[in-house]
Amino acid sequence: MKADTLRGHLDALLLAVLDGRKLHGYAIIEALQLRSDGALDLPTGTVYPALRRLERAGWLTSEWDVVSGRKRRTYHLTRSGEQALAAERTEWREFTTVIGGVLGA
Amino acid sequence: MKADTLRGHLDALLLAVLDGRKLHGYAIIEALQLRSDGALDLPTGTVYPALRRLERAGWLTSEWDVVSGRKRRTYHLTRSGEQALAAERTEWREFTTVIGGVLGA
DNA sequence: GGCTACACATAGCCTGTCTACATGTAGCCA
DNA sequence: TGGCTACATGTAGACAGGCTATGTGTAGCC
Repeated sequence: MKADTLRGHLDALLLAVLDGRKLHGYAIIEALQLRSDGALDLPTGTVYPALRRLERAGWLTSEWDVVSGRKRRTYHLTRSGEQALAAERTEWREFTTVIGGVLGA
Repeated sequence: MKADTLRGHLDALLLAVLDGRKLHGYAIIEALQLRSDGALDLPTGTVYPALRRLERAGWLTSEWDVVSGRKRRTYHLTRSGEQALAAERTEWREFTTVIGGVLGA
């Protein structure tokens, strides 16, 4: 998959993977790999800054915890993050309809 | 639709709209509007440079013609452009499967 | 003479993803 | 003990490609 195609959809992916559960950054990357059958292998330099951005936007909150001596920052959706996720899903449907419609049969 | 979502898919759109017919730049913009029910209103500053890029890549060729006093550069797909279009369509299907799969139900 | 539609084109900005690098712990194994 | 791998977070800077703004010019209508 070309690198740039992801653009504008990363936020949706991150919100979706956090829907209904808390995960820390590293686990988010693994969850995305799993859910996509290995197609999505996002570099940490993509994910960590994006999580910070989403937190600044108020869609995520995080707290530090320590598991077997290692520090983790665990993220979960805020109320407005859930709303943002719903909006992203709607946008995704519109987007695929429009582009798919043009690419056509 | 957010601006950035188009990224990485513009080439596919342009190739698709030229599939089986010749069009000049302005008509390409109109055709995309039409096929997308108005959702895609691409600025000329997006389309013209992209067409040049695709031509440099060997996927399009163009010739000038004059219609009622106005000059037009008319584009059509090359053989390798048709192959590129097929590849783009495959990639689109993979892309939507992956992202849609993660965004889930 | 001024307006709108048609038609092409470029310079420079913007922004989000990627590459590369930096830092540190835990646990295994030889 | 030293080296390796997996785990875990983070930043700086490069890069690309779509967008904004701007410029040029014709045709046709009123």
